[in-house]
Amino acid sequence: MYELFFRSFTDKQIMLDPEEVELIKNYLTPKKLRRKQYLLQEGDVCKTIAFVEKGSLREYSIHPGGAEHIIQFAIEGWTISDLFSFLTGEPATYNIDAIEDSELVLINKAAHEELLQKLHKYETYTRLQITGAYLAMQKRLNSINTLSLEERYLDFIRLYPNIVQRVPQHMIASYMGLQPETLSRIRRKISINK
Amino acid sequence: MYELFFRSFTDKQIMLDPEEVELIKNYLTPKKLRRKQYLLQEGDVCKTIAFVEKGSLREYSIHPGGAEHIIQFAIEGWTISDLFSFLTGEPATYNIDAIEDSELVLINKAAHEELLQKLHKYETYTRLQITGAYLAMQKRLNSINTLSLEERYLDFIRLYPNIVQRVPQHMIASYMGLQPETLSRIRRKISINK
DNA sequence: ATTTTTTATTGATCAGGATCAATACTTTTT
DNA sequence: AAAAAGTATTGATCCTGATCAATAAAAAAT
Repeated sequence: MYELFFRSFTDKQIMLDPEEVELIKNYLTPKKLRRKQYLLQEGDVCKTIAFVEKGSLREYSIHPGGAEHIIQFAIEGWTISDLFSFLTGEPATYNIDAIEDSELVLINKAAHEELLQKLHKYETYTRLQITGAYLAMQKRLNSINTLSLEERYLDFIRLYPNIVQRVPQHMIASYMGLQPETLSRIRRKISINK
Repeated sequence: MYELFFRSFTDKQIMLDPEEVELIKNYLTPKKLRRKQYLLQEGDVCKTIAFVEKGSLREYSIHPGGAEHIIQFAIEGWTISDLFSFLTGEPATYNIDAIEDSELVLINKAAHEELLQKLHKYETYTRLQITGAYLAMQKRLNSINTLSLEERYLDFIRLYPNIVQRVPQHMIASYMGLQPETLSRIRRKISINK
């Protein structure tokens, strides 16, 4: 249990002793989500950070008018949360729901804070985690500014081939800030050029 | 000396003993930059994280064709670096230069790593720092997806009134991913509606 | 002081992506 | 098995922001 979660420590060169693994396990809660089920709804306070052991989720905001804008996907090995709401206790501005049936590992705020205090390695883990997320987002922002839509889509499928396979196309359009029709046309153009 | 830098610890509720302040000071290097002078050029390895005590800088990428895209500004109290290059040692993909004459506090990589090791509070500081940067960028990305250009500009001047005052308008356009002409027209529209 | 560089505005035209609409196809649900 | 919901494609038209061009004004450099 929690295999991928603990592997994500090793991946960051953080080696945990068996006792440390046991300590952390006391703070974790497993959770299963059915497809389309919410983990978080806008307006509620985000109580947990979720690590994905299996399945896929999306985090999105809803614009007045009803349009959805996906800010992040998460598949196996990724972490998802409305971090601002989690840290401040303010109502969430994002929704999170499952795209596929999913299995999560949850850490609530009290657990997070205690682990930060008790276990230096957990703070290092958290720091590296957020640093990676920051760098990925910076790259994304830079792509938006500098690349054509076609290049951005090719970049996306190169970076996240697993997401492309498992997530409906209109959600990828939403992630890229496009209408589904536009992404469809970009794909057509790419397939012709091959 | 280093006033704002140490104040940024206090602001994050990290209280340093006098000895800790002295310890950290040993790892810092002051640096002055003239307007338009580079702190970092694309292709070089980013050797430092820079904290701005005075002045203003910008970080930007150059698109084939010569167009510049500003990814970040930094004024007093902010930190700027090509973090990916700094952490990995790979050549920088961004340029950083001074918009105004500036005074910086530099931390090089060896210093950064030693401080992370020696001083738990420094790791906490770093974690909070990057978390704040992540949240700000997430908000920016969400604005790009959900707001009109007019709303985004109004948001910008609300969030960063100091930057608007001190930085040329075409750089703000670049930061927003717009042509200078377009931002000029948005401003005209806003001034008429008042 | 005056030349040069940088910055901001406005106009005309163009192009890329949005919007509206229709259809076909696939997957879920019952 | 049938109905419903969700998904993807294509066409026609519109609109926003880019591009090209000219000018004016301000700030820096000499």
